[in-house]
Amino acid sequence: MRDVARLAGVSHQTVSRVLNNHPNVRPETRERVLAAMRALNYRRNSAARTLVTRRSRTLGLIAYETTLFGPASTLYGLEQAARAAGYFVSVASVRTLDRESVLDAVGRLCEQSVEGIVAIAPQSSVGTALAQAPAGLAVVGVGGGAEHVPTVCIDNSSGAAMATRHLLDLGHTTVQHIAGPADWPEARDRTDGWREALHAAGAPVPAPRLGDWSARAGYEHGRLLAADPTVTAIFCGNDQIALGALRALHEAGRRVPDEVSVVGFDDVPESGYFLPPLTTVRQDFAELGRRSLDLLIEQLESGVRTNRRVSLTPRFVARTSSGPAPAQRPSRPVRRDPECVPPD
Amino acid sequence: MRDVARLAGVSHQTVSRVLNNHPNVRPETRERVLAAMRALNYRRNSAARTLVTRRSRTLGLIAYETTLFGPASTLYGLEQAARAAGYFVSVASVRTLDRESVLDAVGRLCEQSVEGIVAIAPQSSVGTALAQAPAGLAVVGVGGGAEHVPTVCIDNSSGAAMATRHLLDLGHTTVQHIAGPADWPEARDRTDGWREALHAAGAPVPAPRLGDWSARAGYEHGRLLAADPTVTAIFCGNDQIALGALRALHEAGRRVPDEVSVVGFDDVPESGYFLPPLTTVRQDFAELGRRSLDLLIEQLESGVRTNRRVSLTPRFVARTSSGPAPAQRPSRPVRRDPECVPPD
DNA sequence: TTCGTGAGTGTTAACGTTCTCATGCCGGCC
DNA sequence: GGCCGGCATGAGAACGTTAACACTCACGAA
Repeated sequence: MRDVARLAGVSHQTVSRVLNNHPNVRPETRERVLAAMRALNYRRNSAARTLVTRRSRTLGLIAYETTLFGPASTLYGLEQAARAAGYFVSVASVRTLDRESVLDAVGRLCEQSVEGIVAIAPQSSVGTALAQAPAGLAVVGVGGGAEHVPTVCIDNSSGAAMATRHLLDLGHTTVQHIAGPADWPEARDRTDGWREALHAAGAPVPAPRLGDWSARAGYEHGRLLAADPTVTAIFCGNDQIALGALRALHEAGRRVPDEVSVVGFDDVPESGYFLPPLTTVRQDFAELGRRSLDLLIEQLESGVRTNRRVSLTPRFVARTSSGPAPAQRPSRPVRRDPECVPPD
Repeated sequence: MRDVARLAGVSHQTVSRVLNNHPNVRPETRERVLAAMRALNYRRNSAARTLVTRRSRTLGLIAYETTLFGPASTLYGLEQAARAAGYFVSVASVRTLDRESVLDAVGRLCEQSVEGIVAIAPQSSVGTALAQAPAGLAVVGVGGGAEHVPTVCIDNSSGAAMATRHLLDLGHTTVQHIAGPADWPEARDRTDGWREALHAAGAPVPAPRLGDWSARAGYEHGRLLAADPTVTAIFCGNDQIALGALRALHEAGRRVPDEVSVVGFDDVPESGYFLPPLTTVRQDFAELGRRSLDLLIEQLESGVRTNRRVSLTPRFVARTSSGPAPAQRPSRPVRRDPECVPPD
């Protein structure tokens, strides 16, 4: 910067003013400074800037399971939004969500003097850990597990209810449920939504089947369900589970959707090409990332830690893995997603 | 830091020594300083540190398509490795890989004074853009597109050859190929491997079919291939394409693997649960991330820009979507992946 | 004229570290 | 007894930026 100032024949302060777009610089001077910067290939030193302004313009992301489509999309949405708002994003992955590793990640991010932290927080342990973050730090949780901090999440319960009602409307007397792991609030909320929809319709409520989020779990439970001839409809905690269930039903010789209907959750990009194309519930993960940034910036600018909870409504996507209950007419016609139905 | 020094009754310099584990501090003094740091909940200011040491301990990642399983896993592997080596990772996503947006991302990362950059670089434009990065900056590309910079990549060609040979060994007279987009070196390399394997076996080489990486592309091409009764084996550029192809074959009533064999590439976590479970080629994406860090650190420590090219050999995974050519015995028995074959 | 105002610029002092050099002390050696 | 060397510590100067304030004009109003 000193060199730039010298070359442009001004003081370093004027260079700084040009750098920060201060109005009180003569256009002619500004141009001279800019030329000098170009000539010297000058880049401002953000460390010095951070030191004196006490603003790093960096946000931290505590990332969990980012190899999955959902968290990966959230990360992407967050980064794009952060960039647009002039922030950088630094990532701290955690292998598990226990208090210790979350606090460790918070510590690492603090050491980088991030101004705020977004945590992908699908387990309740995260909320309590995050609540212990240093006082001055803005924090936002994404997902159901951030109980003591501002949060952005999908309304899992209503999404699950949509899926369940869809199946009931098709004439199924009840709906089985292969759920995600019990320590994930998202899984619990989906199970709740499913249960309430059954209740509301006066349908019997079978015991939900617990697993992890994997296709393997869907396959294992699917084999058991396939063996039960009374089962005609299955709501799966996510699309991977649904994929496993589809395979199990196929191997058991039970046709989907003629004999059994299957509905997933998430709408991963491939689900329109499952066999058959999967009826599911779409989450807008990227929007989740964008909204979490909004919430963070809101806190950053106001300086107070809000306790807002933003909830996004998912969208039901009907494809061909769900159909009328065997030997029964559907009570309502269903509009299918045109994109994944085979042409003509 | 001044407060810590005062509380411990030492100079700021001694605090700094404790912080950096200098040997020449009396254990008793060190303990007193540590106690003071705990009492004041002191965290060192990394901006000041960066300013004076000229080392940010931060690495930049230029991320492309990180919602896909591969890049997302690479990001994860890189972050874990970086943390272990004491580096932070800052992410700059790009929407497209043209020169301009890559250089923009490089600029953003430089502004943060990263010490090195890893770029997920599956298009050749990245290599040329990266070569223009400021001279002092260490750079590593991941994937086939980083031609003028040190690179870590999968040996796509040999992976494709494995898949093709597997099908030829099963007695298929030739193998069709649904390729990824032509401007991706990974797609080109896989096509090359496939072509060479056919050549080597003296098999006819059909025209490869170009698409993007999506299940939709696999479905569209799959419909055409399914209509051709002479087609008995298809090698797909990735697992999503294979998924689409499987659906098309199923809808056309062509049984897999009895009538047509299908092989994918990548081994995404779900591919073992496709219908039928997909024979594919596994890439170790996380290892890709780890290796790229190694290469970066190697440059950082030596101070010279190497031009090494690390190539990782993928692993062939046989499942049930591939089988002997119709009305023919396989020339070699195939060991299946036990995990995804139905028990008993 | 005289004063105030505001635009354009420069001067100086932070910010919180680490680095370099200086100091004092202790033990061992000639 | 004096000198040397190493250990433990401290003082002060960087690092590159921005904030606060001061200064000099030019201009218009009192």
